Amino acid sequence: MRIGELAARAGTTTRTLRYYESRGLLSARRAQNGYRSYDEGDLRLLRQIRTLQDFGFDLEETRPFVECLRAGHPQGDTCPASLDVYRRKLAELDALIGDLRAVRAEIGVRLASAGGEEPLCELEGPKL
Amino acid sequence: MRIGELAARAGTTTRTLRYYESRGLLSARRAQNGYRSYDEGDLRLLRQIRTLQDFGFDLEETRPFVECLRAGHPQGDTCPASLDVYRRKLAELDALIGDLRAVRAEIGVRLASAGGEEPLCELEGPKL
DNA sequence: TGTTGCCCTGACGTCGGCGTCAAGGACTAC
DNA sequence: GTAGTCCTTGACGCCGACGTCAGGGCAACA
Repeated sequence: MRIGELAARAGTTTRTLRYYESRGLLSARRAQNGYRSYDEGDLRLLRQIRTLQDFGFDLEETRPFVECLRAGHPQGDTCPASLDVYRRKLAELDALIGDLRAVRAEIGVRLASAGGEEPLCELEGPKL
Repeated sequence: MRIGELAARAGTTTRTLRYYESRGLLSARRAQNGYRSYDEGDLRLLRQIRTLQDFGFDLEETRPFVECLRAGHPQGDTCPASLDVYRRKLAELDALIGDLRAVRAEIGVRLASAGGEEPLCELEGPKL
């Protein structure tokens, strides 16, 4: 399949695929006319990348998963390097969520003491 | 006081102060030699901005607080526009935290089913 | 008088993940 | 043959909040 079809099937753009290729994440064979040519395996790689991106992984963090798939594993997350990324991400997320909850609490306090008319559990915005 | 002292007292840089000025958030009188001149009120404005930035507010979101202080209010968050920003931020944070918790849960599941040796409550990284 | 240390403006660089445009080649349908 | 759609590479644009550099002025002290 050509780049346009692959992009469409993965719900992304040709620009994105060329960008991934420039980053060394996705490679392509070439047809005689110079067009990139992909197969179902490439689609699986691409879907792995996109899923992780949707989770908030940056591109570099997806690399171990891609290499794991390229190495022939049926899942990208069965290799040790991928599991390490998962674990680091969990720690990152826990820290981030903790920070955000602290900020949320602080803003709640400030809102209550400054505007003080809405209870803290009122999260749907002002009643207006 | 001059820009270097103000920056030091607020724990930031002169570049940052000039940037805020370019965005219309912080104004400065000028001495005869052209140097920017600030007073304690400017320090309070700047600290208000920095506190909100630390909370994750973007610069535009700090504007109502700054204008509230400029209008003579002792606190930047007592004006209606500031309270609106607080409320929007709470909603944003709740949504974001919810998303992050969902991602965290999903990664936890994937880690458990792929590498399955660490219990879900193990958040301190691999035992090695 | 020279040296240091602050200040000035203007402008380009940074980061990530692409969007968008330009100029052209390839292929299909009619 | 020509219109239309796909593909190619290369390169600049974007966002936010500044960092960093260039080239120069002002002030104080030895």
